[in-house]
Amino acid sequence: MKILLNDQQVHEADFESKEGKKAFWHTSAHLLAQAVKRLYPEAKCGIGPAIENGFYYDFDFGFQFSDEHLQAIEEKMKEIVKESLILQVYDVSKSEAYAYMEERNESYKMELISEIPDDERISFYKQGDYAEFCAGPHISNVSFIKAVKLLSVAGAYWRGSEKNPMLTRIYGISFPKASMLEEYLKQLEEAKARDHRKLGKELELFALMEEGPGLPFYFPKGLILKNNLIDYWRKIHSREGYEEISTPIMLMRTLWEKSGHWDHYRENMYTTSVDDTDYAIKPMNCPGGMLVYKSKQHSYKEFPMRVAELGIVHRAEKSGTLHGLMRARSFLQDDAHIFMREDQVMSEIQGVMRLIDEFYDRFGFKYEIELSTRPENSIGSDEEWDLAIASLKAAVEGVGKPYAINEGDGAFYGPKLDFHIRDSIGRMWQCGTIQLDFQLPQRFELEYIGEDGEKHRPIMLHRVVFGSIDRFIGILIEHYAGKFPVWLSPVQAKILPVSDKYLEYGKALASELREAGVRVELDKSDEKLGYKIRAAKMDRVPYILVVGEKEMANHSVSVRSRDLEPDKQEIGEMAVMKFVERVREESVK
RNA sequence: GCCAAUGUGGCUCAGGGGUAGAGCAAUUCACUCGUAAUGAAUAGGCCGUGGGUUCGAUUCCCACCAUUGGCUCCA
Repeated sequence: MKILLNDQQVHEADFESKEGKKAFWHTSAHLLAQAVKRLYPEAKCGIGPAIENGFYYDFDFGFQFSDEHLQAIEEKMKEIVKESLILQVYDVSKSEAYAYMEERNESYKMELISEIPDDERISFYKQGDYAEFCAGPHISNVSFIKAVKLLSVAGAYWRGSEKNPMLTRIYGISFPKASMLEEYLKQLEEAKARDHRKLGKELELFALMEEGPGLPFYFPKGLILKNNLIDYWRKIHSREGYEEISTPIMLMRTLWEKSGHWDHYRENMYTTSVDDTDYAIKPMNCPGGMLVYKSKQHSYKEFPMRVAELGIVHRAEKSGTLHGLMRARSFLQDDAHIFMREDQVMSEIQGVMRLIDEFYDRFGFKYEIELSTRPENSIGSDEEWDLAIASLKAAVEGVGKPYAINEGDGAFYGPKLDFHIRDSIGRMWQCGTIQLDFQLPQRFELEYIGEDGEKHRPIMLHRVVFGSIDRFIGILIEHYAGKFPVWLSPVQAKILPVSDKYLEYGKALASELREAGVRVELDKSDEKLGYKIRAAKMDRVPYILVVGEKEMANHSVSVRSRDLEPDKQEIGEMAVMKFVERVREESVK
């Protein structure tokens, strides 16, 4: 042990910077391992990095891990912090590093070290009695970690492979101040309160039942939401020159063999047989779309041909992956296939990108773009893949949007541009995607007659904007915390008669508003006004309409808006027709 | 699929080897009420499913199913 590398220190004051946080959390991860080793010397360490929010560390405990253990480790961490251990960094040869880990029976660390080139020096970070090889950087003293909380325990495969043993991963978060931890935990709780599964139940939007894991049921209010999204989608797509088709939900196995899905995706397809013929429920809409294309002859004059399909697809996702509407086994895809000539590729891709931008912007979503390249198990030639990737790259660079490259994550038939939206607790979900596909047109021998009178093969792209409309609804629920904008709200206004005496007026008003196109509900309960207000608030209804003596006399409503706090209510009497206009205005916004 | 936890009235949860309890919701009655919970009464449960242990299981054990948190996967 030689020197303390001052240039790699990051102090508490740097917690605001990204690197500073990373160093802080990375040291916290080491602290976690240190606590574990003090309590359970037999436990073996895997790896423990800083992540976007906090840190984790993987351990092989060799015994059944419980919440009590987690508590004990957290307490031990707090104890160690008080020791004010200084971080020391030094480097050793590979063999020394290996010997150090071997002595401590750290087999996972030994495996990692053995893969490092022989002549490389390996840096170690040491805090008191604990040292581990690590590239750093770290903070200079563990005492900066004033607040630490271990959040959860989960299984995680060693080195991320299903074939390896499963280690126990402990997730934690830490801060230089206790108040920051409190703030963070509060945020977590708020995010939890927006969970689409919880709100979906409370607001009677949808449900998942034991009888159909991953297969969502929609209640009347949820379907209003869904249908509104679909109406909006149809309006914009029609404007953009898309035509809509519908293809069967189930088709013969031979079709899936032809498309390549049978070879590449069979485990995830639901199958059945009818009259000794095998069928599969569609996991994607494209093969059906191919048959529609082939059902007649096409000319270059029809191009670009934008053919959309709102198709329900089913995918047999592994049980452990299901997550409410975000990851389901059946969902409605807002698919479209665009058939075109090579010289139309760029403008079509950019057209879809603009469309996606318009959609997401309408909901106020920020998104990130990823370009996914050729995966291992793919079909097609290198030239086709190179050309397709180059086209997507040129298109995305042409519109000047930032993007990340996701190597090897493309579809088996082509590369794709993915559009990711963040949910309320920071998880990213893929929604839109644009995929270039040279394979299906070949496999299905798609053709068009060109200017030269000869047959040519069209280029095709797949694209979705919502992706899964169901997933999009899940994200919307969390994004708005159930307070949907007026145009989406299942119930736009709730009428609250001050007492039973005004129930009749309430009924008449409800019909009047309904006829005017307002989605309205009447509270018929025999409760006090305060109670009804509270109930309407909890329903997240945009407008609460109180009606009593005055309103009945004036043919008016007293409007109370959902969004304001109790002390700053926007309450005002308004003529019924004026209120209708207001709702209409907000509905087309 | 893997690791771990959980599963008790419509919802949120307490309980615990002798066949269950609260709050909210529901229903009924009284009150007729002006901007975040009026009061009273009633009804509602095969304690996830199937086995086992036991005189007796909702409680203990095993398996399965579902859910939750992650991991792997997401064409």
